[in-house]
Amino acid sequence: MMYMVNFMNLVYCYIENNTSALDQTYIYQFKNEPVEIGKRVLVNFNHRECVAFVDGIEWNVSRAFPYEIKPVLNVLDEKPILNKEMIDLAKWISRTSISTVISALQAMVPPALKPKSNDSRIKMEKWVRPLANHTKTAKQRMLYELLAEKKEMKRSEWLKQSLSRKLEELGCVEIFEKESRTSEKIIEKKPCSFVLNEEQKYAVERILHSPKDVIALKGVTGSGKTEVYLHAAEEVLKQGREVLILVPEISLTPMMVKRVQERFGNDVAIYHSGLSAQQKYEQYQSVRSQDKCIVVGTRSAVFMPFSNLGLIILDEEHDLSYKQDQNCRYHARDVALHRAQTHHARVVLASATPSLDTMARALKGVYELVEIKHRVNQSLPEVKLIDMNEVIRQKQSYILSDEMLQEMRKALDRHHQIILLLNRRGYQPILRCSQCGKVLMCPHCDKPLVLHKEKNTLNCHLCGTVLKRIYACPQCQGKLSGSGFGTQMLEEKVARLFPNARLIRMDADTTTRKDAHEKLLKAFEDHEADILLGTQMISKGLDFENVTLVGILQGDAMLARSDYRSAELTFDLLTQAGGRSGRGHSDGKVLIQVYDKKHYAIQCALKQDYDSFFRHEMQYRHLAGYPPYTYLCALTFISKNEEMALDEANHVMMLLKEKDFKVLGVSELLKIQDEKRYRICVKSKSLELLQKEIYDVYQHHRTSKSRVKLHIDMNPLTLDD
DNA sequence: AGCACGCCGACT
DNA sequence: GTCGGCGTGCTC
Repeated sequence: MMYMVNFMNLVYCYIENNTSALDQTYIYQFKNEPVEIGKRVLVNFNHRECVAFVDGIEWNVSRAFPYEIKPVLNVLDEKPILNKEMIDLAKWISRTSISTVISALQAMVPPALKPKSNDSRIKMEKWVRPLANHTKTAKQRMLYELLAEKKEMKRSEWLKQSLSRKLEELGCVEIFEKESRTSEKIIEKKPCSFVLNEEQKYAVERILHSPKDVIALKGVTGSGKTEVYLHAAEEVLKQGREVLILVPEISLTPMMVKRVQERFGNDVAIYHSGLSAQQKYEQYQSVRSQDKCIVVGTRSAVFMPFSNLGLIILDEEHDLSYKQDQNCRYHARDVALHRAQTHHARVVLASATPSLDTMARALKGVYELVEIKHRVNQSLPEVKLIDMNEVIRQKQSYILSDEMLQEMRKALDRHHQIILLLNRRGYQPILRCSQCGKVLMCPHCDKPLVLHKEKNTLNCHLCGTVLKRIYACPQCQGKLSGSGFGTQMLEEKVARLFPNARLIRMDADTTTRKDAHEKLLKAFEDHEADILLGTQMISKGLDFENVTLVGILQGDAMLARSDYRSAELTFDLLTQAGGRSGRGHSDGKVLIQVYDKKHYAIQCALKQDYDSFFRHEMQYRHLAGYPPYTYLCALTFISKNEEMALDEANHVMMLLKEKDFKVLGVSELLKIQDEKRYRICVKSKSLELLQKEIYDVYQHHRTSKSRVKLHIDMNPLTLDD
């Protein structure tokens, strides 16, 4: 059966349904509707109404199709919401990170414009403007002229004038709707009073004038990198170009926001996950309308609608949160580099502990390497290891060693503050039956249940299952005994040992509410607590004047993971945390409790010696054939049917081996939510080749009828999940 | 992903 | 006889 189209316009669009099977354009027809590329349209798709994104238009077509061409029902946007640069960027992301085009588009658009969130529609407010002068009295005319002079007024303001209602009745004014904008307070710009030292001056000069477009800025914590950013930004803004500053997690760096706002006042837009949909939308529009020319934001801010971007700065460039780990797995660093190319903008990749990829490229000469070696005001804190094997031999506590306790007591006596870092939440991570020796597991996953004492529950940290606490082994009724400890037990222990110290615990369980993050940090900053204890989330970007002791418990726990990056992650964590101590006046101290004190990641962190760690780690990566010497791609096959998942993994592995790729696997992963998972990992020297071939695998899989789910992670940051 | 269509069991 | 279970297939 053929279907004829006569003298109609065709639109090619992506359906807003993030499924790989639907990752293609679908054709609809329209006549006079104002359809444009970059707008969204409403269409009938498979018996229901769907929002679709317009990617292409063909005018005045007469042709036969093997299927019916349905009409466009409605055009949803007055103006295109994405321009050509952004649409091309979405396709580039889809190709290079192997995700659906629609998921890339969704990642770029502020949430208020996404179809699912119809609850968070854009707020409108009423305005008035002059229409015709039908005034009858002098007082009425005066009011009309006032409005004519202002051109338009918010209706709420207008109605405060006497006679305004009368003028509306007389048909003198027109009431219309406008997108509402929260009025912001005026922030005074402070002229720069900060004098840069020689190292900082050199860094600014290279950022602005290096023949290379990308600068790897390696500066120890506390070396005044922010001041370098601000100076470089100022120059770029003077040229009439825009600046983007990306930070790992804004709620953890209020300092950065504060300093940029102090310098650039109301030219600054802020964009992070803590904003409401409406706030995000307003910030987005203010950049599009070129009201704001400098943006400070987290990962998704890399998609702000700039028109003439001159400089992108990635602060803490090595941070894992720059890579999205769901849906569309893009890396903000890659997107930043790509956008910089289209805008002919410069990029600064800044960190105290650059990622091996960035450092390797800098040393190869692809990027220019600029180093800041000196802390501005203070010296580095004293870092000391505590050997827990020795501690246990001496029958001290396996949670907090005597030396740690002593230092804590000293700091508290001097009214200084303490940060304790333990990267494990809950009370006890493992419960074992004292009779049969079995570990209590999640019923849906291959993962031990974690005891949470606060609500007396057993939680699975993989799938989120929460069960009521039990005390006896479900198989043999033997008594359950716990081992190990998490933040909850640490909190209990510290509270018992230091009954007068005020405590704040920060982990995923105490920060579920919105703004809980900021509130807890603010409280600690205001010295409402003496000790801050928590997981990873307290290790980054914190800047507390009064903290003189940082204690890291189980500092080498990460090394036990079977991941090729575990040494790098351990080194980063310990080095970054070390930089948190002694930022103010007093000398800082960092104590790290470890079992494996000889490991190079720990030894190098102890000496704050990045270069030596880099050489060591690069050697290992070279021998094992891991990044940055190769590119990786992880393919995970997921199904409740074990056999089907394994078969498919084996099949794809054979295909890729025939194409001369090195393929690791098939490795069996933990079960999550009753679904079995198998993984293969592909290595290649050429990123382009890898992307192309994996994209083919993806295209083949998505058009096949396979029931097995396939997750593809290009350049995975970790292989152990 | 959803939604329709289709082919089987256990109900008024 | 029909209501509804979820396996399979398709979506311009």
